Amino acid sequence: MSSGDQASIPSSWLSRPSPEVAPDLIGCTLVRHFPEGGCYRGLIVETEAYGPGDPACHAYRRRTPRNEVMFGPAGVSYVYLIYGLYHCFNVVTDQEGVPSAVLIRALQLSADPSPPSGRSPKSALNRLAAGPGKLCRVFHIDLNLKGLALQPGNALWLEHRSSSFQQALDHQEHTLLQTTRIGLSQGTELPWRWYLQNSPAVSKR
DNA sequence: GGTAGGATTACG
DNA sequence: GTAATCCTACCT
Repeated sequence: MSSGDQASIPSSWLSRPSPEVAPDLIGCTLVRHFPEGGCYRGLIVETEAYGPGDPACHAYRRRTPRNEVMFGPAGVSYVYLIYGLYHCFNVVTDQEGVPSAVLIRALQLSADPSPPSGRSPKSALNRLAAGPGKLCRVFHIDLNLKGLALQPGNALWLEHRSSSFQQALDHQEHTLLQTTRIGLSQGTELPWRWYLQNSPAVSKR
């Protein structure tokens, strides 16, 4: 089965606790659709979960204008600006009223037309979306896309794993690794980061 | 109205 | 190691 014709992920599939959704999103595809008709795709290879009772979660203290969408229904985008320079993209998860999201930390990109043989831009391509700020820069994700429903027809949506990816997982040709999260000052002990072992696009090992 | 700090990145 | 850069939350 070719990739690119997978079913889109419905909000019901995302209405679970973020530590359950985060590993399940590895191997799924993030699709960015532009009004002009262009389309980018990236394989999700690294995620982190944030949720209630989690001191690293933006909604840990109270409900504010910034974290408002985290309290809403699953399947909506939560985008924020970090260090005044970069944006980070999250998928809101769990039931309405439960502040919860999965941070997409890295995408593995594939060249759209086959790259000309004799040259290897492979390495640069693999690092282009290797990090939460970098993938937002490549996919042109900013605060304008905050609060957006992730469904086909909109600027962003998600697609399920291809059957070949799922089989590779089942046959242990792919392995998901679980670690603590990156870049935090609180909640550092929670093992809520997952990534695809051996993916060249993971931000850090 | 003022300000400390951040779920990052690139460069030395 | 550290600068870049600005929104947000929290304080007065």
